[in-house]
Amino acid sequence: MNIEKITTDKNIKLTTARKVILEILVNSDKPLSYEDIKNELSMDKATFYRNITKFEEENMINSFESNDKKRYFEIQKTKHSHFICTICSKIECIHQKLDLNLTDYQVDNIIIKGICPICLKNKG
Amino acid sequence: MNIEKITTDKNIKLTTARKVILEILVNSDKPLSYEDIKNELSMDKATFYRNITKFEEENMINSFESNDKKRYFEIQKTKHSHFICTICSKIECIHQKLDLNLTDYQVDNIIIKGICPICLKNKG
DNA sequence: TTCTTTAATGCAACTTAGTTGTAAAAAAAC
DNA sequence: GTTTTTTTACAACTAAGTTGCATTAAAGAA
Repeated sequence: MNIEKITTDKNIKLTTARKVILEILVNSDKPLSYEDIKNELSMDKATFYRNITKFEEENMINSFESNDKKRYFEIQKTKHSHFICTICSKIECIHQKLDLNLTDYQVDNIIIKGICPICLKNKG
Repeated sequence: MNIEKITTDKNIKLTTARKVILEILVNSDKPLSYEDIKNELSMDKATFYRNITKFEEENMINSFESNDKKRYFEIQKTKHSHFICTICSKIECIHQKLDLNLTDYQVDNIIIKGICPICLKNKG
Protein backbone atom coordinates (compact mmCIF):
# COMPACT_ATOMS: atom_id res chain seq x y z
CA MET A 1 0.00 0.00 0.00
CA ASN A 2 1.34 3.39 -0.92
CA ILE A 3 0.44 6.94 -0.04
CA GLU A 4 -0.76 7.82 -3.50
CA LYS A 5 -3.36 5.10 -3.24
CA ILE A 6 -4.62 6.52 0.06
CA THR A 7 -4.85 10.04 -1.22
CA THR A 8 -6.66 9.19 -4.45
CA ASP A 9 -9.92 11.09 -4.72
CA LYS A 10 -9.24 12.89 -1.47
CA ASN A 11 -9.39 16.61 -1.14
CA ILE A 12 -5.87 16.78 0.21
CA LYS A 13 -2.61 18.42 -0.67
CA LEU A 14 0.32 16.06 -0.14
CA THR A 15 2.75 18.21 1.82
CA THR A 16 5.99 16.99 3.34
CA ALA A 17 4.48 16.89 6.81
CA ARG A 18 1.53 14.85 5.61
CA LYS A 19 3.75 12.42 3.73
CA VAL A 20 5.79 11.80 6.87
CA ILE A 21 2.71 11.05 8.99
CA LEU A 22 1.14 8.82 6.36
CA GLU A 23 4.39 6.90 5.74
CA ILE A 24 4.64 6.08 9.42
CA LEU A 25 1.04 4.97 9.65
CA VAL A 26 1.20 2.93 6.45
CA ASN A 27 4.27 1.06 7.65
CA SER A 28 2.81 0.15 11.01
CA ASP A 29 0.85 -2.98 11.68
CA LYS A 30 -0.81 -1.50 14.74
CA PRO A 31 -2.43 1.78 15.78
CA LEU A 32 -0.02 4.46 16.97
CA SER A 33 -0.34 7.41 19.33
CA TYR A 34 1.31 10.80 19.00
CA GLU A 35 3.62 9.76 21.80
CA ASP A 36 4.67 6.65 19.88
CA ILE A 37 5.85 8.58 16.87
CA LYS A 38 6.70 12.08 18.03
CA ASN A 39 10.42 11.40 17.76
CA GLU A 40 10.06 10.52 14.09
CA LEU A 41 8.13 13.69 13.36
CA SER A 42 9.88 16.84 12.24
CA MET A 43 6.78 18.96 12.55
CA ASP A 44 5.19 20.71 15.48
CA LYS A 45 2.46 18.86 17.37
CA ALA A 46 -0.10 21.46 16.28
CA THR A 47 0.68 20.57 12.68
CA PHE A 48 0.48 16.89 13.51
CA TYR A 49 -2.94 17.17 15.11
CA ARG A 50 -4.28 19.49 12.44
CA ASN A 51 -3.28 16.99 9.80
CA ILE A 52 -4.71 14.11 11.77
CA THR A 53 -8.01 15.99 11.91
CA LYS A 54 -7.86 16.53 8.17
CA PHE A 55 -7.13 12.85 7.54
CA GLU A 56 -10.10 11.91 9.65
CA GLU A 57 -12.38 14.30 7.81
CA GLU A 58 -11.31 12.70 4.58
CA ASN A 59 -11.85 9.23 6.06
CA MET A 60 -8.25 8.31 5.43
CA ILE A 61 -7.55 7.27 8.98
CA ASN A 62 -9.33 5.94 11.95
CA SER A 63 -8.75 6.83 15.58
CA PHE A 64 -9.87 5.72 18.98
CA GLU A 65 -9.00 6.29 22.59
CA SER A 66 -7.30 3.56 24.52
CA ASN A 67 -7.29 3.11 28.25
CA ASP A 68 -4.06 5.04 28.66
CA LYS A 69 -6.12 8.12 27.75
CA LYS A 70 -4.32 8.60 24.46
CA ARG A 71 -5.69 8.58 20.97
CA TYR A 72 -4.42 5.93 18.59
CA PHE A 73 -4.36 6.42 14.85
CA GLU A 74 -4.23 3.96 12.00
CA ILE A 75 -4.86 3.63 8.32
CA GLN A 76 -7.72 1.30 7.59
CA LYS A 77 -6.10 -1.15 5.22
CA THR A 78 -8.70 -3.77 5.82
CA LYS A 79 -11.65 -3.45 8.13
CA HIS A 80 -10.92 -4.94 11.52
CA SER A 81 -11.60 -4.60 15.22
CA HIS A 82 -9.36 -3.83 18.17
CA PHE A 83 -8.83 -5.54 21.45
CA ILE A 84 -7.48 -3.45 24.31
CA CYS A 85 -6.19 -5.25 27.35
CA THR A 86 -7.10 -3.38 30.50
CA ILE A 87 -4.15 -4.89 32.33
CA CYS A 88 -1.19 -4.50 29.99
CA SER A 89 -2.81 -1.84 27.75
CA LYS A 90 -1.67 -3.63 24.63
CA ILE A 91 -3.76 -3.03 21.52
CA GLU A 92 -4.33 -5.98 19.24
CA CYS A 93 -5.95 -5.95 15.84
CA ILE A 94 -8.66 -8.56 15.55
CA HIS A 95 -9.13 -9.56 11.95
CA GLN A 96 -11.80 -12.10 12.66
CA LYS A 97 -15.13 -10.95 11.32
CA LEU A 98 -17.58 -9.98 14.05
CA ASP A 99 -21.19 -10.09 13.04
CA LEU A 100 -23.04 -7.45 14.97
CA ASN A 101 -26.36 -7.38 13.21
CA LEU A 102 -27.00 -3.74 14.11
CA THR A 103 -29.36 -2.50 11.47
CA ASP A 104 -29.75 1.27 11.02
CA TYR A 105 -26.31 1.88 12.47
CA GLN A 106 -23.14 2.46 10.48
CA VAL A 107 -20.45 0.50 12.26
CA ASP A 108 -16.95 1.90 11.69
CA ASN A 109 -14.85 0.44 14.47
CA ILE A 110 -15.36 -2.14 17.14
CA ILE A 111 -13.26 -1.85 20.27
CA ILE A 112 -13.27 -4.72 22.68
CA LYS A 113 -11.99 -4.18 26.19
CA GLY A 114 -11.01 -6.98 28.45
CA ILE A 115 -8.06 -9.13 29.37
CA CYS A 116 -5.74 -10.59 26.77
CA PRO A 117 -4.70 -14.25 26.82
CA ILE A 118 -1.25 -13.50 28.25
CA CYS A 119 -2.54 -11.43 31.17
CA LEU A 120 -5.33 -13.92 31.79
CA LYS A 121 -2.74 -16.66 32.16
CA ASN A 122 -0.55 -14.54 34.43
CA LYS A 123 -3.51 -13.77 36.64
CA GLY A 124 -3.92 -17.50 37.14
CA MET B 1 -30.58 -1.98 42.67
CA ASN B 2 -29.14 -0.46 45.80
CA ILE B 3 -25.68 0.51 46.93
CA GLU B 4 -25.49 -2.16 49.60
CA LYS B 5 -25.91 -4.77 46.92
CA ILE B 6 -23.04 -3.31 44.91
CA THR B 7 -20.70 -3.12 47.85
CA THR B 8 -21.39 -6.62 49.11
CA ASP B 9 -18.19 -8.64 49.33
CA LYS B 10 -16.15 -5.67 48.22
CA ASN B 11 -13.20 -4.41 50.16
CA ILE B 12 -14.65 -0.95 50.44
CA LYS B 13 -15.66 1.45 53.16
CA LEU B 14 -18.88 3.22 52.35
CA THR B 15 -18.04 6.86 53.03
CA THR B 16 -20.32 9.79 52.26
CA ALA B 17 -18.35 10.70 49.16
CA ARG B 18 -18.57 7.16 47.83
CA LYS B 19 -22.27 6.94 48.53
CA VAL B 20 -22.86 10.11 46.53
CA ILE B 21 -20.94 8.84 43.51
CA LEU B 22 -22.56 5.42 43.60
CA GLU B 23 -26.07 6.86 44.02
CA ILE B 24 -25.60 8.98 40.91
CA LEU B 25 -24.27 6.09 38.87
CA VAL B 26 -26.95 3.66 40.06
CA ASN B 27 -29.71 6.07 39.12
CA SER B 28 -28.41 6.71 35.63
CA ASP B 29 -29.40 4.67 32.61
CA LYS B 30 -26.32 5.72 30.69
CA PRO B 31 -22.59 6.15 31.33
CA LEU B 32 -21.60 9.47 32.85
CA SER B 33 -18.44 11.55 32.77
CA TYR B 34 -17.00 13.64 35.59
CA GLU B 35 -18.17 16.71 33.69
CA ASP B 36 -21.73 15.36 33.61
CA ILE B 37 -21.99 15.06 37.35
CA LYS B 38 -19.51 17.46 38.86
CA ASN B 39 -22.26 19.84 39.91
CA GLU B 40 -23.92 17.13 41.93
CA LEU B 41 -20.70 16.28 43.70
CA SER B 42 -19.76 17.90 46.98
CA MET B 43 -16.27 16.45 46.95
CA ASP B 44 -13.08 17.56 45.28
CA LYS B 45 -12.23 16.06 41.92
CA ALA B 46 -9.17 14.34 43.36
CA THR B 47 -11.46 12.50 45.76
CA PHE B 48 -13.81 11.68 42.91
CA TYR B 49 -11.09 10.19 40.74
CA ARG B 50 -9.44 8.33 43.60
CA ASN B 51 -12.75 6.73 44.45
CA ILE B 52 -13.44 5.92 40.82
CA THR B 53 -10.07 4.16 40.69
CA LYS B 54 -11.00 2.22 43.81
CA PHE B 55 -14.37 1.24 42.33
CA GLU B 56 -12.64 -0.02 39.23
CA GLU B 57 -10.15 -2.04 41.22
CA GLU B 58 -13.06 -3.66 43.00
CA ASN B 59 -14.84 -4.27 39.70
CA MET B 60 -17.82 -2.27 40.82
CA ILE B 61 -17.81 0.03 37.84
CA ASN B 62 -16.80 0.07 34.25
CA SER B 63 -15.25 2.92 32.34
CA PHE B 64 -14.29 3.76 28.80
CA GLU B 65 -13.15 6.72 26.79
CA SER B 66 -15.51 8.31 24.34
CA ASN B 67 -14.61 10.40 21.35
CA ASP B 68 -14.91 13.62 23.31
CA LYS B 69 -11.74 12.49 25.12
CA LYS B 70 -13.54 12.02 28.38
CA ARG B 71 -13.94 8.93 30.46
CA TYR B 72 -17.43 7.63 31.07
CA PHE B 73 -18.34 5.61 34.12
CA GLU B 74 -21.18 3.24 34.79
CA ILE B 75 -22.30 0.49 37.08
CA GLN B 76 -22.64 -2.78 35.28
CA LYS B 77 -26.19 -3.72 36.10
CA THR B 78 -26.46 -6.11 33.21
CA LYS B 79 -23.73 -6.85 30.71
CA HIS B 80 -24.13 -4.75 27.60
CA SER B 81 -22.24 -2.95 24.87
CA HIS B 82 -21.95 0.70 23.93
CA PHE B 83 -22.44 2.53 20.69
CA ILE B 84 -20.69 5.87 20.29
CA CYS B 85 -21.78 8.09 17.44
CA THR B 86 -18.80 9.86 15.94
CA ILE B 87 -21.03 12.67 14.71
CA CYS B 88 -23.24 13.60 17.67
CA SER B 89 -21.06 11.88 20.32
CA LYS B 90 -24.10 10.31 21.93
CA ILE B 91 -23.48 7.11 23.83
CA GLU B 92 -26.11 4.42 23.58
CA CYS B 93 -26.29 1.21 25.53
CA ILE B 94 -26.76 -1.79 23.29
CA HIS B 95 -28.46 -4.57 25.18
CA GLN B 96 -28.56 -6.92 22.24
CA LYS B 97 -26.23 -9.83 22.80
CA LEU B 98 -23.20 -9.73 20.56
CA ASP B 99 -21.53 -13.04 20.05
CA LEU B 100 -17.85 -12.45 19.54
CA ASN B 101 -16.47 -15.93 19.75
CA LEU B 102 -13.09 -14.76 21.00
CA THR B 103 -11.68 -17.70 22.87
CA ASP B 104 -8.81 -17.10 25.31
CA TYR B 105 -9.87 -13.50 25.79
CA GLN B 106 -11.94 -12.15 28.63
CA VAL B 107 -14.35 -9.67 27.08
CA ASP B 108 -15.54 -6.99 29.50
CA ASN B 109 -16.89 -4.23 27.31
CA ILE B 110 -17.61 -3.82 23.64
CA ILE B 111 -17.54 -0.32 22.24
CA ILE B 112 -18.86 0.21 18.76
CA LYS B 113 -18.02 3.41 16.96
CA GLY B 114 -19.90 4.62 13.98
CA ILE B 115 -22.89 6.69 13.02
CA CYS B 116 -26.19 6.42 14.86
CA PRO B 117 -29.50 6.09 12.99
CA ILE B 118 -30.46 9.72 13.56
CA CYS B 119 -27.20 11.14 12.23
CA LEU B 120 -27.24 8.67 9.35
CA LYS B 121 -30.65 9.96 8.36
CA ASN B 122 -29.60 13.60 8.69
CA LYS B 123 -26.59 12.95 6.50
CA GLY B 124 -29.00 11.81 3.82
C1' DT C 1 6.93 35.24 -14.85
C1' DT C 2 4.61 38.00 -11.58
C1' DC C 3 0.72 39.12 -8.78
C1' DT C 4 -3.00 37.45 -5.89
C1' DT C 5 -5.25 34.31 -3.03
C1' DT C 6 -5.57 30.39 -0.25
C1' DA C 7 -3.85 26.73 2.46
C1' DA C 8 -0.18 24.83 5.57
C1' DT C 9 3.26 25.45 9.03
C1' DG C 10 5.81 26.78 13.46
C1' DC C 11 5.65 28.84 17.67
C1' DA C 12 3.73 30.08 21.88
C1' DA C 13 0.06 30.37 24.85
C1' DC C 14 -3.79 28.12 26.40
C1' DT C 15 -7.39 24.55 28.01
C1' DT C 16 -8.76 20.81 30.58
C1' DA C 17 -9.04 15.86 32.18
C1' DG C 18 -6.83 13.52 35.27
C1' DT C 19 -2.83 12.87 38.87
C1' DT C 20 0.03 13.54 42.94
C1' DG C 21 1.91 15.39 47.41
C1' DT C 22 0.64 16.63 51.74
C1' DA C 23 -1.54 17.89 55.86
C1' DA C 24 -5.89 17.60 58.24
C1' DA C 25 -9.91 14.93 59.41
C1' DA C 26 -12.38 10.76 60.04
C1' DA C 27 -12.79 6.11 60.96
C1' DA C 28 -11.13 1.74 62.62
C1' DA C 29 -8.16 -0.98 65.60
C1' DC C 30 -6.24 -1.66 69.93
C1' DG D 1 -8.62 7.13 75.17
C1' DT D 2 -4.64 6.43 72.15
C1' DT D 3 -2.55 4.76 68.02
C1' DT D 4 -2.83 3.50 63.29
C1' DT D 5 -4.85 3.52 58.91
C1' DT D 6 -7.83 5.40 55.51
C1' DT D 7 -10.12 9.18 53.35
C1' DT D 8 -10.53 13.82 52.36
C1' DA D 9 -9.65 18.80 50.58
C1' DC D 10 -6.60 21.83 48.65
C1' DA D 11 -3.15 23.18 45.68
C1' DA D 12 0.20 22.31 42.43
C1' DC D 13 1.26 19.69 38.65
C1' DT D 14 1.26 16.86 34.04
C1' DA D 15 0.35 16.07 29.45
C1' DA D 16 -2.80 15.54 25.37
C1' DG D 17 -4.78 18.23 22.45
C1' DT D 18 -6.37 23.11 20.77
C1' DT D 19 -6.18 27.85 19.19
C1' DG D 20 -4.47 32.44 17.61
C1' DC D 21 -1.41 34.46 14.78
C1' DA D 22 2.34 35.68 11.91
C1' DT D 23 5.16 33.49 8.37
C1' DT D 24 5.87 30.55 4.55
C1' DA D 25 4.61 27.66 0.77
C1' DA D 26 1.86 26.52 -2.86
C1' DA D 27 -1.70 27.05 -6.43
C1' DG D 28 -4.23 29.84 -9.92
C1' DA D 29 -5.00 33.68 -12.86
C1' DA D 30 -3.32 37.12 -15.96
